[in-house]
Amino acid sequence: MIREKLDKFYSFVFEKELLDEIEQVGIYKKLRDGELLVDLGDQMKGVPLLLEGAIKIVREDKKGEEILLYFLEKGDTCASSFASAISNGKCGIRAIAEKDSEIIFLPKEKLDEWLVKYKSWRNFVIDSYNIRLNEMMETIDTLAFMKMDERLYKYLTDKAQILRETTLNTTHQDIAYDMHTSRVVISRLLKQLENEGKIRLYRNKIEILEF
Amino acid sequence: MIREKLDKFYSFVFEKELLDEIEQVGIYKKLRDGELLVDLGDQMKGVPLLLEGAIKIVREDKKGEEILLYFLEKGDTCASSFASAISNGKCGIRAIAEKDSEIIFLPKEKLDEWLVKYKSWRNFVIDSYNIRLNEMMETIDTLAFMKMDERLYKYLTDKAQILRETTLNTTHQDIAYDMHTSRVVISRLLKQLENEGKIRLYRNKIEILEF
DNA sequence: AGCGCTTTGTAACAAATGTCACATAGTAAT
DNA sequence: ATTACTATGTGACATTTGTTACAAAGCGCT
Repeated sequence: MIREKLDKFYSFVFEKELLDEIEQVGIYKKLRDGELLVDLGDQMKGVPLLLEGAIKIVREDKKGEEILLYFLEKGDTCASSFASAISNGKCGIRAIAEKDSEIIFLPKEKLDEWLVKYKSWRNFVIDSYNIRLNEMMETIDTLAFMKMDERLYKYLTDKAQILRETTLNTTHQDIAYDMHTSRVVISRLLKQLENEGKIRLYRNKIEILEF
Repeated sequence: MIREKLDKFYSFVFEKELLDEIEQVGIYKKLRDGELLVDLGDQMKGVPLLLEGAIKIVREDKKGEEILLYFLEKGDTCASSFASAISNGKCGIRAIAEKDSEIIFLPKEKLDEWLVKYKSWRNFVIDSYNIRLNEMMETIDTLAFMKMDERLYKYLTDKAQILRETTLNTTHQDIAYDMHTSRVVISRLLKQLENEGKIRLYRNKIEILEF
């Protein structure tokens, strides 16, 4: 069962021997929608491989203000926790399940060992870091170059793609938290997007009409 | 001479054997202030280790708009080019010397080989990625949570620290490019900082009075 | 000193975003 | 149906940031 999912997403990524090892030492865990996987300042004892679902990665500053960094999908891992695990440092982010998800938790003792043993693991780790760096750059582009209305539309379509749904169950306030702005601003711009025919608004629900 | 500098910054980081190898295959290069080291879309044939000086890493979008990501100092390497080198992908950033600098260029063929052979190399690579991820998160914090005046002051003090100078030789226009805003805005806020007694303004020069 | 060029200062205005206050609508529970 | 609560809509206004236009200052050159 676990092996099936492991094979499904990782058999083209990892050697058979590595998959065997992962099956042996990995700890399978189910996450429910909204569940907290990693919190700010946590000291990771390993890294999570995402088998199923979606995870939201959020940054928070001292004052408790939040901003969404990016989403993880199946096949992804959290590079930031890799860092934290291997160097015994603290994790600078918060990870929250965006829907019911399944992960395999890999204990940190193996992480370095596998770097030596498996070329596929080396590639995976490097790739993960690269994907994350690029994701961060995209976030920076978004913040630096785009106006709120564009950012909002990108947020909606990105989220819909990650969740594989054209209708998002969310409130204006939640979006405002993710984008680090106020509810009123979001309501205003959503209404604008609705008038442009790109979305349709309901209570607790936003339908995306145009991608 | 090269070996001296290599030893100076890296002898506590790398094993002697690795230092020997780096000395053998590494290509030493001097960069002059303002020289372009990596451009957008470059396909890296290796990674640079910074021996001396400071390098500015900049992001550019399609429209040619720029924003500063962070600075590299001696002892740093460019994680983004590591990515690009090992995966044969393109580099999403631009790297420009902020002052006269010296680097050693490591050919990409060795990068993976060393991951297997040297634990210190593995640590270095992982650390570099982590430092860079954290740097990016700080940039995101800055963009998401800070107002222009705070960002500007942070920019000035950060740059002064990197260059180890309390007086920056720069124009308002250059700052505006780095921060992706207009010259008028920068002039306005600089004047404000001067009135608050934090800096003093001259032509082509800004003295920082308070850190 | 006079000229040409770059840099800086500033006023006036425009646009984007944030804030406050309050009305209205939807939903669940009784 | 009434009540209580949450979510959304919207006007009015404040603040921040961006834009335009132009003046003034600094500096090198002759």
